[in-house]
Amino acid sequence: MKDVAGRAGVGLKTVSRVVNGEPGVTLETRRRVQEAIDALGFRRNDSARVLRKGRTATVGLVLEDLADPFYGPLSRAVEEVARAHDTLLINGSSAHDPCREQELALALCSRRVDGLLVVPAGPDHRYLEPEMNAGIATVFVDRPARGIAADTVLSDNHGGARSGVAHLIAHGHRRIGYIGDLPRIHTAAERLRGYRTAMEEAGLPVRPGWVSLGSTAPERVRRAAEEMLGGPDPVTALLTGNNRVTVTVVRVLAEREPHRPVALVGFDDFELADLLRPAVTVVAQDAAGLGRVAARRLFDRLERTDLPPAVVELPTRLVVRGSGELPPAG
Amino acid sequence: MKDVAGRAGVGLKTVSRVVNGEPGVTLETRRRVQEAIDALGFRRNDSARVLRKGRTATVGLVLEDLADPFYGPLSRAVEEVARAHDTLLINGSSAHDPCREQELALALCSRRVDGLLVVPAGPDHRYLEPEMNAGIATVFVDRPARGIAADTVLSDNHGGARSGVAHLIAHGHRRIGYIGDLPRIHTAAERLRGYRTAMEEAGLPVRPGWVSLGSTAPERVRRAAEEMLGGPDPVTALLTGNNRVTVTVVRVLAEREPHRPVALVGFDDFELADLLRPAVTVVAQDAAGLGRVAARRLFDRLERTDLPPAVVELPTRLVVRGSGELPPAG
DNA sequence: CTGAAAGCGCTTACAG
DNA sequence: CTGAAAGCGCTTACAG
Repeated sequence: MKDVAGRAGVGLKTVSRVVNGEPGVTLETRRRVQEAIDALGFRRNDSARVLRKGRTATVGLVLEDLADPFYGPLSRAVEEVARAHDTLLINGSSAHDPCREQELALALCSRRVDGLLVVPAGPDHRYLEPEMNAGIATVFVDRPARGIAADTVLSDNHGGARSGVAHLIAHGHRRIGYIGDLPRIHTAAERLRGYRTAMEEAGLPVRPGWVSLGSTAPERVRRAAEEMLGGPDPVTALLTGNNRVTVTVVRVLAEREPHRPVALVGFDDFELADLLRPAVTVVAQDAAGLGRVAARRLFDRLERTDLPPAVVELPTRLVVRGSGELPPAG
Repeated sequence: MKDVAGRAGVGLKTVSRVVNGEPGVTLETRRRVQEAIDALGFRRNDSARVLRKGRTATVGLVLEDLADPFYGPLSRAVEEVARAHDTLLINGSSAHDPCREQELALALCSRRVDGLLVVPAGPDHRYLEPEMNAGIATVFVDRPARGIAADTVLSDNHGGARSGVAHLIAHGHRRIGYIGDLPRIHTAAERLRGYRTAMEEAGLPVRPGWVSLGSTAPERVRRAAEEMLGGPDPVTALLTGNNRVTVTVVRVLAEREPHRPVALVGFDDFELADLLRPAVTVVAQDAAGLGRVAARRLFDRLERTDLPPAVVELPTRLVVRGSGELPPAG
């Protein structure tokens, strides 16, 4: 910038004015400065700008896995909102690891992102309290923060799971299993609660072998499904706790082809669910909505720091396609 | 930092040493500084650090659409490599728009990312030349840059498409169609070339109605598929140009159920391809490999700026599942 | 082992 | 309309 000023024979501030399109520069001066900029190939260094202005025009998004299709629409929605605010998005995965979540979130805070969108992997978020007090707007998405009060945008996990199981019950099932994510994950626990609510409301017992929580690694899910279907107390229908689980269970069911069909309702919609045979009935979340609402809240908070923390819950939608309407076998 | 120094009764440089874990501080001093840091809730401001050091420890990744499943594994692979280099990832989508690509890439350069990974959407990348000369390492992924010499990591699009079509020919097809992305997109053009090569090698003609290039919007693809299958000169097999096209074509074929089956080979693998009926034979790209190799090259270049630009081509793999082995109808 | 001074490249708050 | 000075919060290059 100094070089540009020198070459154009003007002061630093005038260059700054031209670069930022501020008024108060004669056309002639502006032209001379622009010429120097082009000749020198000058580009403003935003790092310096940021240091002075305070705002980085950057927000961070911490999620579990960039490659999980659930986060695709969510990320895209966040990006669209950020873009409307001329803000860039730093994207990172915790890989389901609480330590990595914290490491990433704090690294983003050190970069002085204006705001932080976090899909929590960890059990405790007090580590973010000083950062939030220091002015980094923070919104939790898909799962609530633990140990601190903060803006949160969730799906109606309890209601969704409950309606999915009620749907199976309405189609005659009484022996229904639930395979979900790790119990420490809020969504998994809430969906389990929804499952239990629906069973209870129908006066149905839940046998111990009918609930299996754990990692969504295919081997673990496969084993859980096979035990539930092949054990002494087999279920006739399943609720799967998220799209990773559903995909594996669909595989297991396809391999059992010659056996009696098992009804299935999956939590989370997924591409091609409608083309499988049977097509998969799901409790669909509004993944893009989660991202959009959370990002909007983040930018609202950036403008009004005194907003009290709020929790928003987005509805889910039962999408009937076939697998959830299979009658109980036997 | 000044406050910390004041409270601990030491100089700025000593605080800096403690914060960065540099040697040359007595245990006692270190303890006093650490205490002040904790009491004041101090966190180093990386913007200032960056301004001084030159490197931002950030790389940018410009792709087409965060929600396209093809980019999931690619992004994740880039992130893993970046993480190994203690580097953060700024992720953005061009939404297939050349202007947005340029806008995004230049914004990232203004932020002084250390490096840039670009999946080009635009027809001309000379706009990046000054940035690259100014020291921003740049690697193009999935498609080559236009108008400049730069590191590039590609799939073997020509060879992959050729092998896919040869596979269909080997199964008796002579009337084969190709539905692909916009012709200005390098991968689409290369895959078309592979299709033509295979047809020519088998001595088969390519009728005008058998090739359809254009947007991957479902309506466009649907129309193209219906015309090719229902016209006066119908094909018995199809090569689809990427996963977006394949998914729509699978839908069209499923709706035609009662008709004679049409053979299909899709470019790009996709989740659940094995569970469709028929399961979908694909030419699989190594999406994670593209990201990994490109990111590694980027960090190599960060260390040795004098590397000559190189083009790497990753092999594809034909995954035989059923849809590509259907015999020609009629 | 420790610290004072200069500077990274901008913007802010003024003054002319 | 234009510009000189100070400062954002660090690190670098020295000196003690």
